[in-house]
Amino acid sequence: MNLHRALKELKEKGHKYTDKREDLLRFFYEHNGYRTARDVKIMMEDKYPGISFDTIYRNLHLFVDLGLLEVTELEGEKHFRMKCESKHHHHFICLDCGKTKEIHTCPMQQVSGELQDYSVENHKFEIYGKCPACK
Amino acid sequence: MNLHRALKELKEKGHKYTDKREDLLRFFYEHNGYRTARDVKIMMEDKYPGISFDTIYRNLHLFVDLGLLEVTELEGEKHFRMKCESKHHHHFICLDCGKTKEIHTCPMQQVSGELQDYSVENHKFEIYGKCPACK
DNA sequence: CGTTAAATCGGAATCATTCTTATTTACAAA
DNA sequence: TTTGTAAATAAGAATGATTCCGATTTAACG
Repeated sequence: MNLHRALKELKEKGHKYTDKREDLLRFFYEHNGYRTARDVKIMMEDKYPGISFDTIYRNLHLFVDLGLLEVTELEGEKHFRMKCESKHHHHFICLDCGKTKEIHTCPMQQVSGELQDYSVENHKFEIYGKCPACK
Repeated sequence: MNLHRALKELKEKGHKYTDKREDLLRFFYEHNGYRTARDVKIMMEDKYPGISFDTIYRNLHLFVDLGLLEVTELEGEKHFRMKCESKHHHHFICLDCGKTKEIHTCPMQQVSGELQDYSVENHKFEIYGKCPACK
């Protein structure tokens, strides 16, 4: 998902363009990894002093609903990142900087046999550690 | 992990025996699945009116530290279950009742090649949906 | 029994997140 | 360009899970 396409999609779905939304999306576009609402707030406060958490969360969730961002829960806090372009995959997540690396192994094919009578709704496979830069 | 061994371990590590601790462990022993602190509180309030969340959380975390319970984060809330006996595996988790099914597929072997320069600390693979009873 | 550290209680505090109400703004239509 | 309207925002209160704190109680050991 690139910035231009994300903004276009926003408009097409009938949502308004605001500088805050562009900056928020750009923030994620420029960072290949997961960030929290708090991270976003700190980044935004320079340009928009007094921006409220409400605005940030509202937009983050809107963007998740529109498929522009992805969300995962990490240590009791929601973390967001730009939606990946490529086909289904999982992530290594650096616990220091939040940067991610795509993992192209998905265990769900092998698993299906074990869950005959179950209705599977979704799954989560994440690997945590330190990236080369933070190690 | 069975109840008797859990209580024995508690004692051996220098912790005190209390009825509350036994009941708490029994609760998990008798339920093959994840439960929240709130679930525990509701269960305990019959016998111990006025039991505090502090006591429950303190014990839950103590038990996790001792390896008697496992914990996972689900929809912004910590969920606990009796520590599994068997070797490394993952879980299907029913989003209705919290019951689990062991999944004996672990993708980490295939993944190692993708993470040469990374330091891997842990990983999470969980499958969510409805169990046959709740479906 | 008496001592003592551990456990508990009760309630305040914290942290992430959501809600409420009033105000402002983007943008479409006149 | 002006204006009407729904959407977006601000500010702060409210919520829900979890943790902390000070005072009190209790298990366990000698």
